[in-house]
Amino acid sequence: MRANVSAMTVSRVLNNSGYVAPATRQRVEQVINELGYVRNALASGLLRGRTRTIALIVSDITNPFFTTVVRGVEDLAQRNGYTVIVGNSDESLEKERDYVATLIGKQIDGLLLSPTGNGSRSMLDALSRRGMPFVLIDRYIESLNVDTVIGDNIAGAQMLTRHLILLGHRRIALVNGRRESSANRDRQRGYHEALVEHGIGIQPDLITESAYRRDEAYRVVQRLLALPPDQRPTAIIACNNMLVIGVIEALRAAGLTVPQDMAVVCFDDIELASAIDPFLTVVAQPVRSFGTIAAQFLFERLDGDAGQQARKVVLTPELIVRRSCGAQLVEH
Amino acid sequence: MRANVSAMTVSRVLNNSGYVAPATRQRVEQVINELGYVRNALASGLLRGRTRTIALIVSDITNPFFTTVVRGVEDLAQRNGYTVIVGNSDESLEKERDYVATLIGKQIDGLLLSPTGNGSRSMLDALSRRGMPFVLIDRYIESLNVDTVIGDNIAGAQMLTRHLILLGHRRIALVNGRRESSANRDRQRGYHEALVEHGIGIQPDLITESAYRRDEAYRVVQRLLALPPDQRPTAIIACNNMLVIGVIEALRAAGLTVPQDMAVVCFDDIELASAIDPFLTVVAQPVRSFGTIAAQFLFERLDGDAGQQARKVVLTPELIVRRSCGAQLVEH
DNA sequence: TTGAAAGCGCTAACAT
DNA sequence: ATGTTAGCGCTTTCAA
Repeated sequence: MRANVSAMTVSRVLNNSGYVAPATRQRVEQVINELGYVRNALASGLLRGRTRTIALIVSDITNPFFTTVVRGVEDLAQRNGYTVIVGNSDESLEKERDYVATLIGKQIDGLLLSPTGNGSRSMLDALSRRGMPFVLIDRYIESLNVDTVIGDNIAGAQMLTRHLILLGHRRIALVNGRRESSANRDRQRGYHEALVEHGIGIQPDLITESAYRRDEAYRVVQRLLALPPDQRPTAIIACNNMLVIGVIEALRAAGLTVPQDMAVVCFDDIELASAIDPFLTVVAQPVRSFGTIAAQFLFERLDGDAGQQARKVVLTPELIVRRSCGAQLVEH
Repeated sequence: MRANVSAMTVSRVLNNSGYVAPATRQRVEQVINELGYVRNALASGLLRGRTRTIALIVSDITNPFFTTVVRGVEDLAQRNGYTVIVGNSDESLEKERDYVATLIGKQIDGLLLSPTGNGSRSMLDALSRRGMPFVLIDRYIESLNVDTVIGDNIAGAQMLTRHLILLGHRRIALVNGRRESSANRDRQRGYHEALVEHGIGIQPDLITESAYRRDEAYRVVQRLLALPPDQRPTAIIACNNMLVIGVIEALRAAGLTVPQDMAVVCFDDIELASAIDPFLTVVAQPVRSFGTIAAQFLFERLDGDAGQQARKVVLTPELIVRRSCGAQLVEH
C-alpha cells in the first residue's frame, strides 16, 4: 500500500513536529511498520550537525577498571538516546590521535577520554578550538582547564603506604606504571609523602617503573628480589590491578608466599577475583562513577546546560584491608 | 593562505584517486594541515552507502568473556580501518531490537552479535532482507544458516562432568544460565550425556536455572544446600564465570570450603583471578579468537570475498584442572 | 494541515 | 589535470 504523502509529512511524523492530521499520521505509521523503514541518521546528522553519538577512548578495554567505566558510560548513553563508539589507545599517542581524527570525521557530538599523557594536550586544544566537548577520565592534563573526573591518587597511595608502615614495614617497594599518566605520578607522590611523614628515607632502588603490562611488572619484581637481603623490600605496592598480577606471578615463581614472605597491596580492586577469594589489600575507587559522572558532564554540555566553567571531580578512594598485607583480619 | 581549487580536487587528494598535479596536491595538503581539515564522513557515507563502521552487541561488556571478544574485534577493526560501536543488550530482546534499529539508521556496514536467544530470529531475518551482513558470536539460532562462531559447549560440559565423575562424584549439580542461550542448552546437554554414559541417573533437583547473575546463582546454591544431606550435591558445575562467583560466595556464606566440602568447576576462565590464585577448575575457551574470527568473517563479507555459503566455526575448549575440583595437583 | 524548494558536504559521472 | 553538475536522504523555511 502506498501512502502518497511528501517526505516532509513523513519527517513530521517521525519527529512529532508540526501539524499532522491524525488520520495521515496513522497511515504513515502503518506504512513505516510494513516497510520496516528506519530514518537515515547520516542524512539527518549531515543536516542537523548532531549525530547523537559519543566516543570513549581508553587504554585497554580488557582492564576491569575501564570495563566498568565503559559499562557506566554505555548505560547512561543508552538512557539518553546516545550511541557509544569505543576505542583502545593502548597508551599510544599516535593511536589516540588517529582515533580522534576519525571520530571528528564521523561528527561525534562529544568525547570521553583517558588521555595517554601530557602529549595529548595539543590534540585536546585542537578539539576545543573545534568546539567539540570532551571530558577527561582518570587522568588530568597539567594546567588544562577542562571537565575532568579522577580519583584522589595521592590520598590513595598514602593510605596504602601508611597502612604498610603501621604494620611495621620499612622497605616498601613501589612498582609504578608509566609516568606519562597523572594517576601514576600522583600515586608516587602520595607514596613519597607517606614515607617522609614517618621519617623513612626514600630508597630509589625500591621505586621502579614498568609499563602497564604484567610481564614488565614481573621482570621488575625479579630485579627487586635480586637485591641483597638487607636491601630487599618486605612489601610491594603495585600501582594498578594489571601490574599486581605480574608482581604476584613473579613472587610465586620465586617460591615466595604472600604475605608471609612479602606483603602485596595495589590500586584498584579486581572485583571478580576478590569475590572468589578476598585476598588482595587494595585501594578501591568508585569506578562506575568515573564513567557515569563523566558521561553526565558530557551530556549536560551537549544539552547546553553546563555553563562555561570547567568542572573537576576528585572521587575519594577507600582502603580495603585483606590478607595480602599481612594484617590480622577477622574473616567475614 | 587560500588554495583556489575545487572541492573535487580536494576530494581527489584525500582519496588518492584520479589525476592531481604533484604541485596542486602539495598545496592542498598544506592547507589541509593548516586548517586541521577532516573530511565529513557523514556526507561521504551518505553518498557512498558505506560508513566503515561496524557494531558489536554483547549481553554485558563487564563480563571478562565479552571484554576479550570486544578487544579482539576492536583490534582487527582498527587494523582494517573500521570503527566499532559497542552495545549492551543485558539479555533483553527489546534492548537488542532497539539497538539494531538505531544501528541500521546509522548505516553501519555490518554487525557482530551475541543474540539474546531464538527470539532474535525475526530481527535477524529482517537484517538479512536488508542485505546487512552479520556474524553470530558464542550462540547460534536454531536453523538459522548464517556465519557463526561458537565454542563446543557440549564437549566442554562433558569434560567438566566426566572429570568430576572420575574423581568419584555422583551427585553433581548444574547451575545453569538462561535457557534462551544455545550455549547454556548445549552445556546442559553435555552434562546429561556424560552422566548417562556413566550410568548416573539425572536428578532434576540438581539442575537449576538462574539468570546470568551472581545473586541468582547465590540463591540457587542456598536451595541446593537446603536439600537433605543424602540428596545434597558433592560438586557443582557453574555454567559461566559470573555464576560461579555467586556459587562460591554462597558456599563461603554457608561456611563451606572448596573443594573439601564441595567441589566447584565452571565454564570460562577468569583470567586475572586465575593469575592471582590458580584455583578454579574450568573449561576455557579461546575467547579472543571468537572476536577476531567473527570480525574476520564480517570484513570478508564487506570486501565481497566471502561467497554465499554461511560459515560455522566451532572452537574447541580446553579443560584446565585446578584445586577447586578436589583433584590431586602438582603445584607449579 | 500539507507541500515545494533549498542545501547540509561529499563524490560519481561527465565535461573541458 | 581540473572543474561542473547532480544527487545521496533528510529537515528548515517558506508558501499554499
